[in-house]
Amino acid sequence: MADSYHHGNLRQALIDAGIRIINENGEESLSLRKAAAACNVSHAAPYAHFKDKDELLDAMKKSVTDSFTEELETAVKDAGNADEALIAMGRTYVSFFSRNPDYFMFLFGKQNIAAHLQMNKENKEDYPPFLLLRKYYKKHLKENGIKLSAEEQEIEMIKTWAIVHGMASIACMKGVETSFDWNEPDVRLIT
Amino acid sequence: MADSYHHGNLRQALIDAGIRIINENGEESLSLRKAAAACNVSHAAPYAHFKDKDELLDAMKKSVTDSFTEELETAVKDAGNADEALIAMGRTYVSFFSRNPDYFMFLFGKQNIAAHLQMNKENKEDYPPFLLLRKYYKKHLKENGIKLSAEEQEIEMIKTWAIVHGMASIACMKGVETSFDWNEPDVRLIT
DNA sequence: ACTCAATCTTGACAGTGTCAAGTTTGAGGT
DNA sequence: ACCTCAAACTTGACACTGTCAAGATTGAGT
Repeated sequence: MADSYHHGNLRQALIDAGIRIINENGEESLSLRKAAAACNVSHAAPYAHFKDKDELLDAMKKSVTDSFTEELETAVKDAGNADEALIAMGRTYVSFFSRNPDYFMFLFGKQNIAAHLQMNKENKEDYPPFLLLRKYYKKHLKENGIKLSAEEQEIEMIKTWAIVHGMASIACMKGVETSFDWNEPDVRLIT
Repeated sequence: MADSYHHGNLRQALIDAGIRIINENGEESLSLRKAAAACNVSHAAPYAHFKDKDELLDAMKKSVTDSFTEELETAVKDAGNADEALIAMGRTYVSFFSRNPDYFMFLFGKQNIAAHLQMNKENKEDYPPFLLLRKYYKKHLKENGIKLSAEEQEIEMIKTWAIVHGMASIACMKGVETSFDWNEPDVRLIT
């Protein structure tokens, strides 16, 4: 580095470096100091941008969640109707974490998940993937003329999420060889 | 401790101390040195019984899994038929981790899960909770006169597991207030 | 009583997160 | 052009971590 001091965009660089590190050697191997070194800055430099290691971790999680949400949205775009959209979402959900098992552990494997997901009903900014599910689930109800109470809707949605999330979880468990292929009619069972 | 050296049962004491620590302050706060100190033993003493910190962690996981399996077996004992048994298992599964959210993260939240679950088909000693599921799922098929191929059975079982595991996962996410109460007919949907 | 392997202690090492204090930088006001 | 000053970064320190090597203690078996 010719110019010490400045870097210009250290915050984002640390996030990217952090994600790269957990991608290559797992979450366990990530340290603030390594991330800092990867950006050619001193070991305490991150503290200008993050209060904590946890705060960097949260920013990384947000970044990964954004990628995840993007994939879900792409998958949903080509669907002809809500049912197809839901199926596509489920497939993408499991597929994403089958391809990136480290991300699953990273996103859901530590404490403080509730804060990350921001699932409180008061909180306007909900967990984006769940917002997507909610949107297409409601569409599915309308398209198929199904009437449910608000509570029933919430319960059914959570169940839908549970099976897909559980599938992803199990797919990740089994390691790399996760060609977990549920066929079409089975997926329909989700809704 | 009057007598230095010996302790007699340090291995188990470390496991218990470790579990107690993650129960009180979360997994993050567990260190070999603290566990050793809790047993009134020097910081390197654990290395007489465990090669690694990971090896202690694995022993702890096995211990927690044993408690978990016990609860499942108790729940299943009072069931009149296989269907009831499966429902009871699902309830207990979610309930156990709702009551002990730290255990969920501890058991499933880190890497190396495949090794811990021992889910390889070659491995005779399968993951005990899944063995239970397999047993009662087959009973359920027989009692209800349902015929499925071996593959179909496996897929359906994994799905059953997925929704329950996913429920537990989500219940843990939402924090402590997890009175996640699915009613009877909904649970039936699992099988 | 002697031996020896298992068990435990002591001391050291590199790596970690974090903080306090000092240094450099560039933007904005004069 | 100069000064100011807050933000960004460095340096140095601290307590804590996992791990290892070397030595001390023990009890069971000969």
